[in-house]
Amino acid sequence: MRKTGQPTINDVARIAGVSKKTVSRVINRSPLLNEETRRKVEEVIEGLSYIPNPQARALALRRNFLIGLVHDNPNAQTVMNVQQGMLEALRGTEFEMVVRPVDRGSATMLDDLRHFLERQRLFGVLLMPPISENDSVAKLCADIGCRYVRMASAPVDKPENMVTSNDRQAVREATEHLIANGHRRIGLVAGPHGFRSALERRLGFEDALGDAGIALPRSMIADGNYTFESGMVAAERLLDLTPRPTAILSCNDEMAAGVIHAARQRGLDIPRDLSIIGFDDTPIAAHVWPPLTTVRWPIASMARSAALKLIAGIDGDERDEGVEEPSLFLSTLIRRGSVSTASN
Amino acid sequence: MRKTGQPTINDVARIAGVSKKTVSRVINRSPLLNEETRRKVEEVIEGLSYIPNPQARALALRRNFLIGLVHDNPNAQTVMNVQQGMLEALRGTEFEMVVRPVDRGSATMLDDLRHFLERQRLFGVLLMPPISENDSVAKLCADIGCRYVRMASAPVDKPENMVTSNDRQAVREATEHLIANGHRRIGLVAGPHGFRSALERRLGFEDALGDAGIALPRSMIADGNYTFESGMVAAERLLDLTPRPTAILSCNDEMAAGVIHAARQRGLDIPRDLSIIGFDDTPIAAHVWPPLTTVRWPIASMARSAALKLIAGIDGDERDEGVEEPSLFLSTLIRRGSVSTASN
DNA sequence: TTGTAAGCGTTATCAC
DNA sequence: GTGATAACGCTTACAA
Repeated sequence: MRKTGQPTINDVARIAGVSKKTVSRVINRSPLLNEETRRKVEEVIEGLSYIPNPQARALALRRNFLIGLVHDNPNAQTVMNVQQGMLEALRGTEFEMVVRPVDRGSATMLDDLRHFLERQRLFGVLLMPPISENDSVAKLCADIGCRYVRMASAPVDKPENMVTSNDRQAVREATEHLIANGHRRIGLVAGPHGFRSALERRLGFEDALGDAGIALPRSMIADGNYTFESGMVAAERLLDLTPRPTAILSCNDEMAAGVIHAARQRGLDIPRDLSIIGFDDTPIAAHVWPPLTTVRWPIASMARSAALKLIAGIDGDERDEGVEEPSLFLSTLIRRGSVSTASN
Repeated sequence: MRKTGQPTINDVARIAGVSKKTVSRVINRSPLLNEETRRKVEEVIEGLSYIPNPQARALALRRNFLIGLVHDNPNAQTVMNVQQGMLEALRGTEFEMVVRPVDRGSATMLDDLRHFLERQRLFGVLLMPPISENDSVAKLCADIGCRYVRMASAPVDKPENMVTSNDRQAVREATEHLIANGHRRIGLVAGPHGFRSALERRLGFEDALGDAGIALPRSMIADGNYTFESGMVAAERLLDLTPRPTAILSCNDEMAAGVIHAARQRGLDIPRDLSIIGFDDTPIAAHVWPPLTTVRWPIASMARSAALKLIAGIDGDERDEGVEEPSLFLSTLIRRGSVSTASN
């Protein structure tokens, strides 16, 4: 008799013998509700396997049950890890994930994003690095009244809007590992300017060298942009130095793979002639030869936590109520085969 | 004075001095409309920069302006390429992409998917391989009345619901390339059972060997599951053979990288001691050493085309009207450094 | 604690 | 061609 197979709130109300508002109260877990009424309605809901229509809710609430993933990250694996983490958090909830890549360079990026957010009336968005480091984007969200959580390598916002990793400390420790292995001439393949992660990682590198009293000539830092190719190019430069560095720390795995590539082209043996450390611990790290010693960046967990933060206290399930989602995620060194003792 | 900043259809109607239904007609490009009325309304729309509220439309039309990407593909790069292709097609339209990973193994997969599709009332879904090869999923979509397009390695549905690649022919040609280079003992790292792509690629391999009159002992085919690790394991098996194959064709790049890894561990030089061909042409192919000769699979273009097919004739923009989206996408051999003449 | 009436911003029906 | 009026399925006042 329904045109569409789905039962509506009216069906539930009619069968339960209450008003639709009461059903609505049950759905929304209104506290002022007779326990018996609630049970009765819940039974009918169960029996009908009724599910509130998200479109109608969205219209009435002026808010969609959609979580946006806004990103401009070039690394496929990283984006996928984030999506996976988000979806894990969203599983079993009424929320869905809609993906929105943006072009950091575009002049209309902010306007595009505003239109997107306003039109779709997203419940909230998760901002991935590096776009998450853009304060105007966060401000835009705030202005529009769209919840947001930023994933970044340093606290760039209020804790409730942040999920952070300790890149600086992690790279410091990775560098110390190199130093402990006798390396003194250590090159850095840095990340792109304007990326907070790149800055933090470079600072960690400098921290460690500074503490060890090792001078760091500017020539030992080569710029990259997180791509394989840029890693190759940076490595060329570093390996042209005399004396050559005995170790290279790369600010991500992609570039580290490029470093390996470049080193191999010169007939260098890794790790005998050159030790290498990466960052991220994407699958590529385990798959290159030799397997890459790298820093594991818990990006999926960060995304999961960020998504939970976004929907905290909203989800019908009370399991998370009051539980503060952790905001700081620790990266740790994964030792594999690309580091050995300095031979000279 | 609006509570929310956005102008509504009522504002447009009032200012244009027409009824909201007329505005609605303009929006939906109703053919029976006085040209002058239309122009007038369009001016007001322009002036107000009015945008129809998707939530309200979704409720009234019982259909959301969301395109789903349903996938269970383990390869991050492939999924990202598909997302990128889809989004390219959706850019500038009113559609958004919502991503839905499914678990092929799960007993409740079909039910979960049904609930998802029914609740969200998606406009349509794009089915990625390998889940796209599952006929029950397609049938589910059809039953629910949800448009769908399947991406697959063979025509498994009506043309309007398909976007196809010619994997069989492409692998045949790749194998012929090996044969032309003097290889006779060629191993195959096959894809997982139940994947149509795996079947098609294996068939192409067999076609080529058969045509060349080369016998194919069962031992020359090793099973993999499209992961790096499975490629390594399969290569171990193949390289244990006596005499050893002089070439290995791997049904995707990930596994080919695993083959390279395994070969290197045995001290084999590639391509001198072993020629290798992959499939996909993901970035990994260009980044391994030596750069991998592989078959380029135009997955992003396929996804773009699939998405266009999904929204064909709906998008306000007429540019696509009547233009049949191509359904067959040709894969081609990319020659890089992992193949050389057979030495023995 | 529960119900009634009035939206939310569109589209569909059916007159005019 | 165009416009009242009633959906669409839910929520928020405001009563009771």
